[in-house]
Amino acid sequence: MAKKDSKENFFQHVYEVVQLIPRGRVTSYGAIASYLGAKGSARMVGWALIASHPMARIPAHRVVNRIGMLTGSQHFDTPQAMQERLEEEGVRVESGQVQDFEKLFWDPAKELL
DNA sequence: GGTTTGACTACCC
DNA sequence: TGGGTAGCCAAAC
Repeated sequence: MAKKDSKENFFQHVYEVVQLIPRGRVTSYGAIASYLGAKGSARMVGWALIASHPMARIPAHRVVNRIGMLTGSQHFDTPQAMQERLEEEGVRVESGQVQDFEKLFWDPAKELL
């Protein structure tokens, strides 16, 4: 037994890390993937977030690509829900892109060290 | 069960 | 400098 926990853990870890993102902060798919040891599998993080959508309330809006662009906004109930939610938390977003992304960037590998 | 796609990233030319 | 391609792994068709 215990032969299928790897994948499940990966998804669960994604949800856990995303929920740990502080309010008003953002991170990238690659950062989460790298933190989980799945470096290079950033797509899996995105896939996990899609699966997480109908699941627990995951602040998926705090996860953007490496340049701070809200590429996943189309997957929300409304394309602008992601941006509004971020702005509501104090994150400046313009044209679907996070402003001061470097400052707001939250790296689990460092913050959760 | 092979092919295509996808909320990405990095490398190559 | 920048566009294109490859690598990643899982789900949908």
